Amino acid sequence: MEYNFSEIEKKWRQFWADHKTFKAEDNSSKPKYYVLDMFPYPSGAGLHVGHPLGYIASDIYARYKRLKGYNVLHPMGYDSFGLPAEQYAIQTGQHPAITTEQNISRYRDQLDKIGFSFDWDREVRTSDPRYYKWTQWIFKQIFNSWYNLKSNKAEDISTLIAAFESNGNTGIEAVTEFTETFTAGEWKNYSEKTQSDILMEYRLAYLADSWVNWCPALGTVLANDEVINGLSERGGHPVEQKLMRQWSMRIKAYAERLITGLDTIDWTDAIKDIQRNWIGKSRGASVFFPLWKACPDKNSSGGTEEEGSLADNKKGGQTDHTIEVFTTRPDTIFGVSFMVLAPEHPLVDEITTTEYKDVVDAYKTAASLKSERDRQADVKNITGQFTGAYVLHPFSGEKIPVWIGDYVLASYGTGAVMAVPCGDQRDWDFATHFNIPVKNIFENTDISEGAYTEKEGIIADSDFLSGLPVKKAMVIAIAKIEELGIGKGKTNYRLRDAIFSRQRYWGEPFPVYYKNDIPYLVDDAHLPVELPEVNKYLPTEDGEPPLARAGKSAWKYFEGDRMEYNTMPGWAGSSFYYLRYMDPHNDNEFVSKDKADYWNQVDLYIGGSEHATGHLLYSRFWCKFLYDRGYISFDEPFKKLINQGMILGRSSFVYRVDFATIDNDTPEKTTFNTGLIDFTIFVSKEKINASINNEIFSILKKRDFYFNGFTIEGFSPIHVDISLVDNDKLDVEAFKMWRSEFANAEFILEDDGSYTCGSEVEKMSKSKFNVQTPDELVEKFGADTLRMYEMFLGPLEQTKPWDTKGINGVHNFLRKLWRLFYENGNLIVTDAPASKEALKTLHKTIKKVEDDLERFSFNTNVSNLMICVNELTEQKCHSKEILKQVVILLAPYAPHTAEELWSEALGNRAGTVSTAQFPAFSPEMLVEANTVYPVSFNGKMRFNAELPTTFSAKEVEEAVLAMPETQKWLEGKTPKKMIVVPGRIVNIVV
RNA sequence: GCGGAUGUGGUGAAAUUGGUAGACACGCCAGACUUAGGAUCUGGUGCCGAGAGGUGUGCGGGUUCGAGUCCCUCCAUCCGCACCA
Repeated sequence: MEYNFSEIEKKWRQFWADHKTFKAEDNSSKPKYYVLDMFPYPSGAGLHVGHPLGYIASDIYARYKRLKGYNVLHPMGYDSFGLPAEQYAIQTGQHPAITTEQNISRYRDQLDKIGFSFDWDREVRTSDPRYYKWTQWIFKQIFNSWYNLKSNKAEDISTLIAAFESNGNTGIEAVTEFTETFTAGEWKNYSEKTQSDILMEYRLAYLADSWVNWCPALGTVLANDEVINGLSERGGHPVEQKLMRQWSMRIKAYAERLITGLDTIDWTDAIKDIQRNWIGKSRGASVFFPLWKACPDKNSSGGTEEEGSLADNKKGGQTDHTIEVFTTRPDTIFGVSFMVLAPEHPLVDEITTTEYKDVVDAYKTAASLKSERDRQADVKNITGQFTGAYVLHPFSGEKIPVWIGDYVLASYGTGAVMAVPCGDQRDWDFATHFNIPVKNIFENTDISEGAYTEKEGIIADSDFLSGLPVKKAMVIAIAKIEELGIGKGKTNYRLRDAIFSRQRYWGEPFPVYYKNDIPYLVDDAHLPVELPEVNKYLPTEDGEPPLARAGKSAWKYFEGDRMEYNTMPGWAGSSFYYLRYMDPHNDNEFVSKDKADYWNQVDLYIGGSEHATGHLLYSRFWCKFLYDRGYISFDEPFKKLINQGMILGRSSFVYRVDFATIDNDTPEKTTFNTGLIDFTIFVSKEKINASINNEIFSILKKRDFYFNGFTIEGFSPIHVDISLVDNDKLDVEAFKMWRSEFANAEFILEDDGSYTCGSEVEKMSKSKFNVQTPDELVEKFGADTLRMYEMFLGPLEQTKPWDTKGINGVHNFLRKLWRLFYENGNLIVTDAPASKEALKTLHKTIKKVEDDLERFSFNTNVSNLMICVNELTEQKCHSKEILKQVVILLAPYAPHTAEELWSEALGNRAGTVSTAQFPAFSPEMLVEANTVYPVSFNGKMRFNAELPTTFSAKEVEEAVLAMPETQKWLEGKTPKKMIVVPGRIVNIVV
């Protein structure tokens, strides 16, 4: 029998499907193991070779665990709500559900061809109403919860309402921005609307006016993790800040637990650090600075009034007439020489004096017109404006000028900073730029060229802090601040609440309706609230989201004055899918408690690191919430996480000749390509630096184009589809046909008549025409070769460029393996007992394969199998006893080939190798009579000495010293010292 | 600026606790075989050197009998965050 991989693979895929070989049992006496991949968004481009990398690794591990006797849950599904299907719908009118369905079936075809051992009976799709019913249901639970700081967990909102009814909100410690107090009596007398508004301040899913990242091009808000350098992650459109009424998730309530939880899970430090950084915990103090003037508006006499003393000002009231700042350096409080507020700070208008009103307004307007990107790009430009107002230093009583400046962010801390130019570079720059006097409070430091930003040294000139080291001064400053009641120690987080609404069509509708402007939840009995049909997928003319186009009758369920028009963000459905896989067909619960307890945490999760601050953080948040509310019994979803590296593509370029007109009046050049010359000229890469002007001129002449008033401007690289390029040589005719505008292009070729393309390693993308799909490789070499090759490429976590150069090596390995079983099509497996050598090879391999799998070293395992087959080939081993075990070792990597050999060559007709038992390693098989010792002199290895394994260190020493080679290397000298590590090495110091 | 990762032949890479650097593969060179196949087999292949030998894991230093591995300084590349007070 020949190694006919395409028939073998087809046959076994069918077998697995027919026999449901990989079905996971919810009840089993076996230990459980849950291996999960990040489910894909089914894009129109299909899978490229980068997608399966992680899937292959997890599949190998899942198959290995089955062989090791585990009950393995290894599911797959689709994150099928998302922007591209909606954009396509806007352009073509085709319903996103149809596009999505088509893309999913393409993905499924591609996935199937690679031979994954998924339990497809558990497939989920986030856009399926039977799935998003539970997304909506979880939203309801979050809406109906508040965060109790006393129990440090989320609790049902009814416990809060009960407390309000008996005691008002005094004594409540909750995560909220709400600062007013009310009594039980007041609560009961509030209108339903007021009660609803107050509860909204406590709910973990809430509606609020918040500054959001608004992307006009996409017509929707974006979460912080969807904005990169001020541009949208998808499409790269500009993003601006806008105040909008939006649904948010109070993820800040979990900030601390999201940090501490990281210590309980096995993720790389890189990802943990990204999350810690994103949450951005900083310790410090909030301090209240009293305003110098009570209220300038009420006192038009401006600066003529007497300066109040600190004590007098304090009497004026801490709430109305103070500005709160957050600082991580309370030890530097005596170095404060001015204060800066964010331009959007709510007190700015109130404190600005009449004299400065116009300039402050002008500054505010200028700041508000800047996009997020401009503001970030403008970092080096120092801008700011004095407001005319002063605060008083809470300790010294000194007058401190109040400025506004856009280096202070409204959304971080209190939106106000106490500026300490001697200890903070930004404050120093600001002070220097505006000539504000700088006070130095650090002993023996020079701040003439910049701030002293080290968190060490001795504080000077600072009243009760003078002479103290920085770290001690921090503690004492906070204590004193708290003692005087002018502030308190505080922990601040950079993490912001997550905006949860999107102005899109293709997402989960909210289970929410409005009546008299009060939001109400749709009853569980009416879930899911299904997406209504709309005539267009665009926002309405007055800027409402697309769902506002749906009339009352378009909704299968409608209540109140209107339904919620927003839909949920992409991360909603992906935040609990790992739980749904445990119980995917349950109509009564999102997952039954029994099944959630049984399958428990995901033991191994594999996916890209690009989800570090999005999906992985949100999933942890929801998991902790569901844990708090008692639906599951673990509060971290993913026990071990591996981030597979990205596979980059190799793009190819052709080089277009660009021309320019020369305008005699102005020296500027204008590039044109097709305007005056209706054909394009491409230059082969190797010719770019040669003198080719004559060649170009003769082409122009040939085409009857007379060249005057133009010059050759340069050469632009243009991406060309990699399927038209072989080994950097362009198929010129295919290229002309590829894009019609190049049909009559001209080419300047190499001397040998070929066209050489340039190349670059970049991310794979449709627009770069460098996408390598797995399909053609499966076709050419088979899925087993592809699987092994992707693993052989290098460590899983590493980013690596795709290159098919080595794929033959892996393919040849499988053929070589085949030849251990068949010679010229005849079965040559024997029942003869295995040789000692063969047993040694086998057991060496068992140990290595197992060890390497346990540490997820998939690449080295391919070599282990290669070495095994090389050795067995050399030994001419065709023993069934050995080969049977080898096939099991191979099965996770090359499952189709393994199945075929198992059933046909080894005669296990009825069974499948997928449920075989992983071979046991016997150390005694590796015991040798002799050990080879490398002998080194001064650490340099000189020769090998074969000595009996049973020799003690002393015996080894004596035997080595007696060897002629030793005498040669000693050159007559006496060894100073001899190190013998039994079984390993001998080193002689001369 | 802060945080993280990486740096080894012509190429992808290996070396798990400090113990023969370059396993395994690609490529290349030489040869064999042949019903010319992306076949198979044999030998070689870090660099310098005819050889003995020397030298070699980004640079420089240190610890050690012994360092790719541990420590210090620096350099380069990639990733994440960034007027975060």
